Amino acid sequence: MTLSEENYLKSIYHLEKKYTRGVSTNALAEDMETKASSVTDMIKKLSEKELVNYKKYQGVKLSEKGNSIAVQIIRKHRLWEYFLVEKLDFNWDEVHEIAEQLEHIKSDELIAKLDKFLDYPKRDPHGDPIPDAQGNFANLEKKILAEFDEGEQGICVGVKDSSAAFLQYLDRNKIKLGKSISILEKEQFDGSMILKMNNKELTISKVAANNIYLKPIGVE
Amino acid sequence: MTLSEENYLKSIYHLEKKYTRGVSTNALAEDMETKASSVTDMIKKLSEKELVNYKKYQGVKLSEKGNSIAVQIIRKHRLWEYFLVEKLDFNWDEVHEIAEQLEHIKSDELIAKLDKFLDYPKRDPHGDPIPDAQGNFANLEKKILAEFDEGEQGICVGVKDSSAAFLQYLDRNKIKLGKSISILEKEQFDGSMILKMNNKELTISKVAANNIYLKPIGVE
DNA sequence: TTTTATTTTTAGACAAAACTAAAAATTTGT
DNA sequence: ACAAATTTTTAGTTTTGTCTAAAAATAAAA
Repeated sequence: MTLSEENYLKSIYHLEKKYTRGVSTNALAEDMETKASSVTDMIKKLSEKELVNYKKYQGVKLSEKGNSIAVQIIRKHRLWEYFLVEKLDFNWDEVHEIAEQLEHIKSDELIAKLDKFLDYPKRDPHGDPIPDAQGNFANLEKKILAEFDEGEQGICVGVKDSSAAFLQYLDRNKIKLGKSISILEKEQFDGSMILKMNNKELTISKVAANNIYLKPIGVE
Repeated sequence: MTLSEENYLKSIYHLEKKYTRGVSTNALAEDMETKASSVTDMIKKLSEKELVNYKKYQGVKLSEKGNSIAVQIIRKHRLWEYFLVEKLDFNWDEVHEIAEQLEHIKSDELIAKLDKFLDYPKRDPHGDPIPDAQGNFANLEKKILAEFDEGEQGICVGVKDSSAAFLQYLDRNKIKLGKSISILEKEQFDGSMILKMNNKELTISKVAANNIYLKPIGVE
């Protein structure tokens, strides 16, 4: 597995969620920031290795084998992200680039021990699930804050928008992973919400509420 | 800096300690497990980038710039080794290969935060000094256990031989980094030593004593 | 000091992964 | 259905880091 092959598998994995059918050469080229012709070349290579199923002009799909490799790379990526945020004190939006590098380190033992050290986390800092060593995702319920009703409660498990601007907004309002939040009021007019967190009241806009994930309390 | 360039710089750095003069093409080829002709090619490239000083048939030396890059790679390598042993619970002899990969991760912020997380360690698990962010090595005294005299004391800071066999020997005898050891007796006949560690007595052979580093107590 | 042996460098090729330009297949619009 | 537009593939280069084989320089030996 070269670095480039791994990145293609990962990209195909993510694009498959979006496009249902086979992933098109162009979509892949855009995601990989490369040219369609380069994609065709690589797809042929992956196809020979039986990591993807490919017929000319029909797009690609991951094979069983390709899928499980992709999942393992995602596992590594998300474990490292968790490490960077929880142990090294990075902010949520600073970790992606570094995790893109760390995910390619080759050592099963390393990942097993890292997982243990982190106490087997189930979600990364953005709220996405971390597959286990066998590639199984825990089925983790999570809902956009804006979809909660008055009186409900949840724990902050991630964000949708991970731009620096949004992150800074969260920091200013002391919204962090793991924080327990209850919905006091929902304003019909503009969709803004009054929350209770740390025993204080806090008002947030609908735009913000649409970018925060909570895990409904009592679940998991 | 490509991965390959970084590895060459590191190799040159280490070989310079051994050979005083410029590092020969063949020595480098052997260390890098490649052919002399490949080495010549790479040396030219590094020379154009002014990372090494090179004259045909005269071997190479690191330039100022090349040296400081090499030192930073070594810093990363040793910090990661420390992390693997101290936090992830790897054994001393299992970490080198993984650290060889991790040392190439590119992010100054990452290394700064890792250093802080580890509480600014001064030595890696083999007792080698970890340069600081400016590339300075603390001057750390360390002596081979076999050279200590009766009545002296020290703290275990590393090993010379890091083979699995030796490591297992150390484990069986509960000799670990950071352990305080006093020399009770030195046998003239065969150089074996009777030590006190954890309030227990322990006899070790000269061969073993020649492969353990202690920091004399009261220093640093 | 020549000859021999060793080391180092050049020259020419190759594989991986990318690119450009152009051809082929597919899809869309009328 | 057929021409136009788009997507995908092919063909031919390029770059990086390696290789082999052979030439050139240096070092060692007789």
